[in-house]
Amino acid sequence: MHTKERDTCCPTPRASSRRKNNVVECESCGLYGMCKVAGLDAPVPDLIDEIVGRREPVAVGQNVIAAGATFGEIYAVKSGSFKTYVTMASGEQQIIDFYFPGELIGLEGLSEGSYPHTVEALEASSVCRLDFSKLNVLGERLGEFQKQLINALSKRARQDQWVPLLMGAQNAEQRTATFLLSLSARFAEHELPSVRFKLPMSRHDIANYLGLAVETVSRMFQRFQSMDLLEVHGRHVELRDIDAIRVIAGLNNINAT
Amino acid sequence: MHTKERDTCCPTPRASSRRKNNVVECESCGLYGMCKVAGLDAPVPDLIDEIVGRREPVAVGQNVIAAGATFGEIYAVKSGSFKTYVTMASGEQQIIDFYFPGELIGLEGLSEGSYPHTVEALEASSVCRLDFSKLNVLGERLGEFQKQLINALSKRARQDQWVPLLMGAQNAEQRTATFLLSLSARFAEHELPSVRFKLPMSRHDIANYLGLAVETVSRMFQRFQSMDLLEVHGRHVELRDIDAIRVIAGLNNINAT
DNA sequence: CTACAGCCTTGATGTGTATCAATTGGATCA
DNA sequence: TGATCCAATTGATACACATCAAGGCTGTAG
Repeated sequence: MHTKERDTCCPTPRASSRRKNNVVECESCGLYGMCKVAGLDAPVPDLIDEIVGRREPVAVGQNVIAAGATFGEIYAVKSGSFKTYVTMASGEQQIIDFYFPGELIGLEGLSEGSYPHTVEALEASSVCRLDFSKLNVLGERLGEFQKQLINALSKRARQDQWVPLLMGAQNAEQRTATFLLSLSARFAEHELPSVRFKLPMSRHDIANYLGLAVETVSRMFQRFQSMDLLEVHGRHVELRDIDAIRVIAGLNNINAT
Repeated sequence: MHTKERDTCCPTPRASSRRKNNVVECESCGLYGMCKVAGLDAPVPDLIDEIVGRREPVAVGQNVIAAGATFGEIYAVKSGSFKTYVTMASGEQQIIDFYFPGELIGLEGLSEGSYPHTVEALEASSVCRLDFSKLNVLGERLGEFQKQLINALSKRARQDQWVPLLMGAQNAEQRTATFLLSLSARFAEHELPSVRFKLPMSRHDIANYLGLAVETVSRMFQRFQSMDLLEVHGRHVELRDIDAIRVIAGLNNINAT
């Protein structure tokens, strides 16, 4: 199964310069196909260097992407690792995901034109950078259909960012609040009623999705109602104080889709 | 903000035939761009009907997609709603996500060639279907670069499916097990050591990501070690019994990425 | 309109995990 | 090599939520 594992573990060899193991070869990199297409397979044509930065080093704690920055590049992790996070209203950071060699960072920024979260190196790492603005991919070089497909995929990737926020919610109250907000936001995105709507799923389904007990979901709804944040009649719901719900969810400042 | 909300709530009008509200117009549909490109904007050319099924009705509880089925189509929710789930080793279903009008279903199947989870209607709904096999999108009509980009995006969408599994995990033990497995799987995907590796992130980061306390993460690692499933020395980890860990995680039969 | 059935709510108790507190261990740097 | 500091472990207590149990409501079908 794991025949030729290079292992950096345990007695670290004391080489003079820090030796980085666990580097993905180009063949195993998420950017490989694109690099190859761009003609970057073998001896490097100079013009390619304008588009793909190769193996740029990143120091521990350094940010490759800052949340909110304008989209322009995607990165492939060559070695090392990264975490991505958003900063909550409380100032705490909520980790969204981790990234490892061969994986791509930054795709979430494609649809909206800005990166939704910050990307920080967990250790001394290196990345390859693919410059979208210079490639002008979404412009002339991409057919309309493909453009739409890519947009749809990118949007989905961003939409999924709600889920880690749900995970990060420590208590049932926060989770339920976040759930309601995510529903509302998704409805609004397609111009459906987003303040007063009918929950299509059962309490059982909600509980399953949120990792809570059915009874707890019910109690949270009741609690919100008693706080005048919400009006619930069975599956009919009206958000009466969205801002307050956002505060409870802890994402007052977060611009999650 | 929400100017022209049509509302289906509360005193439901007793029309003879069930009136379905909350139908997205084509303009607001996730498939819109693609339909438009395909020439489906106005009066429908017959040949288009081969590719796009329009407003096909789906009954409550009916499956639009079965987990594991061969990828061939994507669907846009026209009205109604859906849930997606995987069936766990225990036979219980773990809900991955919900889908609402205007959103696209099935994109996750693009990269691997099969759908990772089952899609079931929560109510009487309707969908538009876009037939990929007939469009042959990934074949001749798509440039190599775009193909790679779409693949990367689709892969990412699928990778995110780990997260709901983490959410669904009721207790800290399951979450930690699932976390370790997801790391291992992601390493393996790029031919990095996946049995014995170094955790690049702190316990603090792991706890934040899993929605647990640092101490709990530590205790879980210790517990696994005492069960001989794991060997931990600080950030160095070796999975000694992956199958057993899968059992604990509850996804013995799941083929998550 | 009435009756049934499943869904949802409400209450009481136990357990898993957060929290608080203190110690140990490991990595970094002089 | 040794000192320092932060990370990780380990233990004790409190609380939030799961679980068990029962009753009320809503929607559906006859």
